[in-house]
Amino acid sequence: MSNSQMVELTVLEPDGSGAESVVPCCPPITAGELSAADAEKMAAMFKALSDPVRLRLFSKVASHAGGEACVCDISDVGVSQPTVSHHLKKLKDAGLLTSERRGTWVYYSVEPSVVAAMSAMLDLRN
Amino acid sequence: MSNSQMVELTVLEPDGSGAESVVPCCPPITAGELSAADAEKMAAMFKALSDPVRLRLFSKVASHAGGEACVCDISDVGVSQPTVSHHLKKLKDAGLLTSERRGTWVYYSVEPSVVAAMSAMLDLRN
DNA sequence: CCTCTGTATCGACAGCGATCGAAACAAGCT
DNA sequence: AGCTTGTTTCGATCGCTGTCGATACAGAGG
Repeated sequence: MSNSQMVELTVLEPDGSGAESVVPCCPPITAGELSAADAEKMAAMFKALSDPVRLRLFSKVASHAGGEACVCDISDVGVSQPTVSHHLKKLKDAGLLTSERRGTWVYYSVEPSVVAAMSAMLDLRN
Repeated sequence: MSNSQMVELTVLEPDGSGAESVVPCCPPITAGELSAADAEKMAAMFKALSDPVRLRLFSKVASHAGGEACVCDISDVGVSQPTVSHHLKKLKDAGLLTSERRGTWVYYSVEPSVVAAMSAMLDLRN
C-alpha cells in the first residue's frame, strides 16, 4: 500500500452535455503516478482507441473538414453497418466524439478537450 | 471503397532491439485518415494503455527518476505478482517499455519515441 | 549444493467485447 | 398511409484477455 508521489488531477466536469460522466484530466504522466480512480478514467479513453476499426473511424472524423463527419461519409471501414454504429457509440460514450442529428443524417464531431487531455498526458517532455 | 485522403506514415523500423516489430509513426490524426495497417499498429499501442492496472504501472515507471523502475518498486497495484508480470510483458510487447535485468532485479524503462508518437498523433492543433 | 527472494511462465476460468443478421426507429418522400 | 434510405438497438456467437495459484527460472548467498 505504499505510494511515492500522487498528483491531483484537474478533472473538468462535463456538465452532463452528452456522454455519461466524461473525463478530461491529467498532467504529463511523468509528473507522478496515477491514482486508481484516475487510471480507470484514462484507461477508458485509451480503450476507446484500442480497436483498429474505431481508430479508423475516429481518424476519419478528425481529418474531415471541421472535425465533423456524417456517418454515411465514414462507414466504409470493412465491417457491417451495425458494427460501425456500435463503435461510434463507444467513441461517444468515451467522450471522444459527440453526435448530432440533422435531418436524415447523423454527424459525429471530435471533442477536442478530451483528445487534448490524452495527448497531454503522454507528453514526456519536462 | 472510397477514401478521401491518405497520408503516408513515417514508420521507424525498430532494428529488432527487443519487442516484436514495434511501431512508431503518425502525423496528427487531423492530417488524414489512417490506413487499415497503420490503424492496426496504433490501436495495439493504445490497447496497451487501455487497462487501469497497466496504465498505473506505466505511470509508475514514467514518473520514476530517469523513467526507469525496478519491478519491486512498482508492483503494488492491487493485483497478484503474476498479473503484474503479465501486464509488464504486454507493455513491453507494445513497445512502450523495455526491460533489463541487473543482478537480481529487473528494471523497466519507458521508450520515449513510442510514447511521443502516440502523443503526437492525438495532437489536434493545426 | 541448497535455500531464499525476485520475476516469468503455465493452465484454467470467467467476463468482456467485436461481430453479424434481424429488427426497430427516424426522417423525408410520394 | 406507405415506401425508402439512414441509423440504432437487439440477441447470439465466439474469440480474446485479465485474473489467479502453481510452478519454473534466475541470481545471490549461505
